[in-house]
Amino acid sequence: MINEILHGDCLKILKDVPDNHVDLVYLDPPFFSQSDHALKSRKLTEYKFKDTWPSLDAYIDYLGLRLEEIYRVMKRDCAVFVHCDRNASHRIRMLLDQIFGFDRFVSEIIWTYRRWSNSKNSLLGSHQTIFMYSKTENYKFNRIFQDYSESTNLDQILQRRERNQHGKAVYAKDSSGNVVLHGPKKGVPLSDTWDIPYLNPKARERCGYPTQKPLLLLERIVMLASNKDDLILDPFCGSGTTLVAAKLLNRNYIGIDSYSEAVELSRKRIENPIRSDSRLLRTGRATYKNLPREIINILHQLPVKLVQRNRGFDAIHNEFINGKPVVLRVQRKGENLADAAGKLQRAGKTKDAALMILVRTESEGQQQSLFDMFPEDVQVIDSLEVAVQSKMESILHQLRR
Amino acid sequence: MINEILHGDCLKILKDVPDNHVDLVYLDPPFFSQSDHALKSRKLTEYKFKDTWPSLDAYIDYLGLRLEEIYRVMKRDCAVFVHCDRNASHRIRMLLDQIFGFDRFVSEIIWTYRRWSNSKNSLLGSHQTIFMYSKTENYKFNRIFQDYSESTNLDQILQRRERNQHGKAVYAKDSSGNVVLHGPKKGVPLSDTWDIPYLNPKARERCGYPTQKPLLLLERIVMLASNKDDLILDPFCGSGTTLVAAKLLNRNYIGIDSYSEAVELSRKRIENPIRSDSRLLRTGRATYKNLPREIINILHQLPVKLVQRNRGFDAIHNEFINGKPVVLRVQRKGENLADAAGKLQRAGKTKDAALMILVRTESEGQQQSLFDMFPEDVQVIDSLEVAVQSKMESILHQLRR
DNA sequence: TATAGTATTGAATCCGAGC
DNA sequence: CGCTCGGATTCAATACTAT
Repeated sequence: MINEILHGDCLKILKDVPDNHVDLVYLDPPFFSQSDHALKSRKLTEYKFKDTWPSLDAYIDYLGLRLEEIYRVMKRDCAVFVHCDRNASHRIRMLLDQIFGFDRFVSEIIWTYRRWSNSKNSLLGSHQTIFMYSKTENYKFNRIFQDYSESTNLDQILQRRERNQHGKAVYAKDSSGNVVLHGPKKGVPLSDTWDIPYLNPKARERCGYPTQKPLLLLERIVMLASNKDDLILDPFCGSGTTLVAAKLLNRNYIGIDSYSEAVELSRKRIENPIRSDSRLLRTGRATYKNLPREIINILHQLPVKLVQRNRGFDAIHNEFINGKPVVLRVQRKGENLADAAGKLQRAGKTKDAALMILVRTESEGQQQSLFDMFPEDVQVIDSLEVAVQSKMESILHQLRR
Repeated sequence: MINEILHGDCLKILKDVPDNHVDLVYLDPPFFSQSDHALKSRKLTEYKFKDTWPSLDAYIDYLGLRLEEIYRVMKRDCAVFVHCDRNASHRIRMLLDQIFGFDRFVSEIIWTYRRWSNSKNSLLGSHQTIFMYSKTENYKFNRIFQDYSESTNLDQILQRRERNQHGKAVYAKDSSGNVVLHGPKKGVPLSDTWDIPYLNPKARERCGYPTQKPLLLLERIVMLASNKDDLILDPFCGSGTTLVAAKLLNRNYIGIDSYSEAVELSRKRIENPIRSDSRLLRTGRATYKNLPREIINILHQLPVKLVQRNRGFDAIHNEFINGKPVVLRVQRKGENLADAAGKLQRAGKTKDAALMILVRTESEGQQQSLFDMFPEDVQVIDSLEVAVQSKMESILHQLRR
């Protein structure tokens, strides 16, 4: 039994799998959300599954039986990743403590993401939990490194450290007093909180299955705890993301699901795996911040919301005038004031702005006449720096006389 | 019993607190780390506490007894925040389910941070969990908003949506085909994962207590679930961060700790609370924007050196005029402009300043006449915010006519 | 081809109607 | 008064389109 996707209850199907057989298990069972899930879309097939239970205990019993079977088929160096959310994570971890042992707990992974909503009486839930347990003390684990934090002083990291005669850690110096460098650095070990974007409604990766997980999440798990040609089991495979990750990373897989539509879908996806090429994933969140630091600093003075994705204006004031927005733009370094005003005005018009404010950051001397050419709804305000500069110049001017 | 820090086991001390008495509880009990904590430092006092237990069950029993007492003293609209880490979070939540009820669960808050380490065979643990439970269905909750994601099309968010004849959501247009806007936006509701920097070893906020929590974390909790003059209880107060947060935000507090050193330390911190002004905290995700905008932020706009210890002016410009300094002062909140000018002038005279600049931060309407009374070497410049405000007002004025 | 700007969509949540 | 159900609202992040 290898590279197959099977239809049925995993409890039953796993009985046919021998002991100590698989190298990695990931499971994403129903979360005890006490509601049924369906994705309404205009696609031909509509996928759904039930997640309603007589009681929490019934749910835990259901899951416990299957986890025992999973434990049995795991090899000695196999790890399991159990995906859950806040509804029942504590109960699931109790189960894992029972079946695997308290000391076989390895990590509690937090998957965080941003999403839409309008919660009122509580915080906006935006994480899910993945428990990693191992069958024995020795389990497969490939170290993955991530980038240093932006606030890290990288050139210090590159210096080797040693202890001086008082046992204090100091930067190593060679005989001539120069700092000694380490070799190249790999980055920092992967954290247990993973900020991975939620699969958004427009993603091409989306296949119509309600609780589909991002491929990147599964790829990370597969890389972390398995090697090439290993056998990966997903007993609640749903849309088959785990299997796609396994295939793309040259692992073998067994997928099981009790919904025949899910099995069909997984088989289709395995044939033609789509990896979404999202800009957010490719370049990271930071590249969306296209406003230069100085401009952000100026705008942070004001009660405004920054707008990163519009070329014409940089911010919208928190207060509206008669239901119409007040938009602002900060003059760029080297940018002509009239150009800036023109861009601002064009963009502001499309939003029907009540007022457009251009913050002048460069003193241009005699160019006051240009102001006459400005559309009257664009108002120019000097930045503090320009205002101070002009005061200083006028004092100098007086002194020269 | 109010605004006190008491020494002893909270189980015993809480017996003296009446039923339904406190408005908010935060507790940060030992985490069941099975090790003793001390912070080795060159400070005079070395703080330590034990976190070793005969068994997990013994730990849970210990905590359970105290949580029951806490439940009793909570008002009906009170919420509790229980801080724990991966060692025992699931068992603690089981306790909370028992004592408060499964349905009184409100949020699982994940505090993430970055830290140093070289984890070998697992992910680098970099989060802790805070469970929020309420005593009844109706509990205090103040909505806090955070910035939109960088990848959001903010100017699109401002547009109103409606359904067309096919039931499809589309952007609303008025009769002339222009988009219709919503009112101003506040941002998105605060997420349940909080990225708050760990108190780094060099932070001035650090007081030597091993598991000290960042003030920002506690301030957020206090703001979220209590109001002015409320009574906040921390039965494991440790270094007293909760109490400091309570005091800074004008709440009352009761702190309890079974280590007399901790009680002493808390009392000292309450007398002289230090808020760390780390750059990361200041420029980090903008929940801070609601706080009064600091004078430092304004001055950071300018090529000046800050002067921390002079009553009359706040900064000296990097450029001098004819060998004489240019000094600056920013008007304080609620400070009369003429007073500010007077102080600035007196201080500026002693330095033989070439120019004194007063940055006005409050629009005072008709008080322009006062300018005449100013010494002529004091020049008033409007802060950006004041300038923008006055433009907006003049537009409103025109509209009213 | 690259990018700025517009069109779309879905799951969580709240809220009000109906019973 | 408690329940369910449907509708409205929310925003993150894509696809698409025009330049």
